[in-house]
Amino acid sequence: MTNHTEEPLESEKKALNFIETIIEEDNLSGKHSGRVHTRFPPEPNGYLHIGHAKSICLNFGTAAKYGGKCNLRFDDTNPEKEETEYVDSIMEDVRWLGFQWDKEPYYASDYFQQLYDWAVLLIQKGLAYVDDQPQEEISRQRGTPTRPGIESPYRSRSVEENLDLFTRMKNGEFPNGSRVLRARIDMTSPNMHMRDPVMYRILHAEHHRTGDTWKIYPMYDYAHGQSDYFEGITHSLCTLEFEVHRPLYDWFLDQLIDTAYRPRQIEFARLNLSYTVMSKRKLLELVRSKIVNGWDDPRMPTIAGLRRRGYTPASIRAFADRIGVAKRDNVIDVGLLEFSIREDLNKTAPRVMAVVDPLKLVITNYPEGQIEEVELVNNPEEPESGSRTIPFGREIYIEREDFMVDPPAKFFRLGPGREVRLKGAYVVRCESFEADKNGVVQKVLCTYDPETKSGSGPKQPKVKGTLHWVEASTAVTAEVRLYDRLFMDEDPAGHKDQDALEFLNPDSLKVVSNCMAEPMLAHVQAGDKFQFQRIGYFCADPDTRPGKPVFNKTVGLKDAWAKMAQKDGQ
RNA sequence: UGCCCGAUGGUGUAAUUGGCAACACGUCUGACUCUGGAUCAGAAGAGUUCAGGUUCGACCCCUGAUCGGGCAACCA
Repeated sequence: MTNHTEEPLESEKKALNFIETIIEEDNLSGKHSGRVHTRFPPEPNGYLHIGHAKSICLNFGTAAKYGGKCNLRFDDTNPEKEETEYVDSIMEDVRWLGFQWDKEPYYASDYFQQLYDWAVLLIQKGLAYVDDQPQEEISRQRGTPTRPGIESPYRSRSVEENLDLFTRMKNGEFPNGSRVLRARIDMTSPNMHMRDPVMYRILHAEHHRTGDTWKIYPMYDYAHGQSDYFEGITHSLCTLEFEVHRPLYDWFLDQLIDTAYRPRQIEFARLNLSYTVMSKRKLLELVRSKIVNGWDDPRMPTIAGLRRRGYTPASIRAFADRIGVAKRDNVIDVGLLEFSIREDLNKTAPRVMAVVDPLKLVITNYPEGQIEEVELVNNPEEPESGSRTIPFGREIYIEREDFMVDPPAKFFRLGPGREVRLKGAYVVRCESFEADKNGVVQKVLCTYDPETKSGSGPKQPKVKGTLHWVEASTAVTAEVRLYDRLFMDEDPAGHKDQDALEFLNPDSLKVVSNCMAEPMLAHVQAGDKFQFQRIGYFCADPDTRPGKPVFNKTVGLKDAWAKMAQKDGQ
């Protein structure tokens, strides 16, 4: 089913979520003879986001856990909004997350004929009728949540007339919006969805798969449950807003089938992430208005965006696992997502030397023109990853924020008279510095002690700080794109009078073009992930060209000093 | 002024057919460290929205209230 079943030990110990509880009860009662078959049913009208990832992990993961299957089904009943581009991106994203659907992808549009035949059946049973009224009138007659609706004057048409009209609707004899087919249920139902819901509307539109063969298209409510039925779905998992649709989901099935097998709709709470918007509409708006650079902008909560940002499938699966599933509304701290990717990359990402904001440091007593190779471990978390050498010399770059002219006592880095270790190399002492007329430091002058060479040196003094650095003459210039949250408000879409866009973070993207990196980074491939020592995790962007690497900051390392400094500042 | 759903530390999720609340993230200590990362050790933090009821015993069952969310596309 999927390549990523949990460790048996762990999954056995873990408490069941409410869906698993239902499944186990079903298995006990023999309801589906132990069969578990789920489906992930996206509408191909946009890119998948982290909220969908939750649903994907839930549907595929649950099926896998019980040795079942999971279908990928495109819910493509609205030709006006759906496009092949989205179908392709959705398949790519699901695969990338590490899941494999049963057989070929399914499409609700594959069932158009059967759905049509069943609609005819409903008409014959007197359970559906053609309504000639305009949309506004139908809407008015529907009533309100607190007021019952009234019946359409067309509600009691003869079966023959309904059949004739419906056939002609199908044949394209009527213009868009002129008629609909409605289920004949109960206009006084306290559940709005049961007040003679629309089953079919006339749409003279080009469908991405069926072209122009259909002039009428089924509505979600009429298509979904039956699609589940056709595919043998046992547990149809969807989000909470469909809870009130469930009676309708069951009603259609009740009228149409009499088998013992019946799919069951189960609702769970969708994912909300702090400092993030999750609706497709809002995301589309960000793309269209060019606030971000496309669906895969690394600031987007889309799967494509997270991928480009440097997130791994495993980290997203771990995240989905950690947040759990329940029915209550929830807001997950984005910090948890960040924790998940740090956890993964800490174990797997090679450590490299790169200076994001370079400040020149000259070792005045180091021989001019001399370059030596120093050895560095590739990943201390993974000893088998070995080590490499990088050049060291008289002139190097250090991080600008690692030097202070007048540092406080707790600043364990460089300042006049202070000593610090250059990771993998020597201990240096700051003798002086040069600044321009504005007081901006241009150069730090140090002396080094040749006896303190990392590992081999006879003197290994304890120093409070260790800095990362890059040798100047061999450094590779890299572009680095630093990302911060797109929104400054915890719940940007949660304000009644203000649009989410009012909370945009003006500094969500900072491009730094003169970063200095160790030589090997000239040859990275898009998607390569690294830990820039002491800074954070970075991922080579597709914009990378030979010798001209471009990196996206995936997430920063935890920074105890920054936290301390921030606290003192407050 | 209707119907449906929900309510457990800061956040999220548990507590398996009622036995005085667990785990993860976060927070705070301390140890270790040639990444102020990681790791390790420890701590604080909820008495389960409220009020009744059933029971020897209630997060769990019942009643009522409060609060929060959803529902009036020819969207999904």
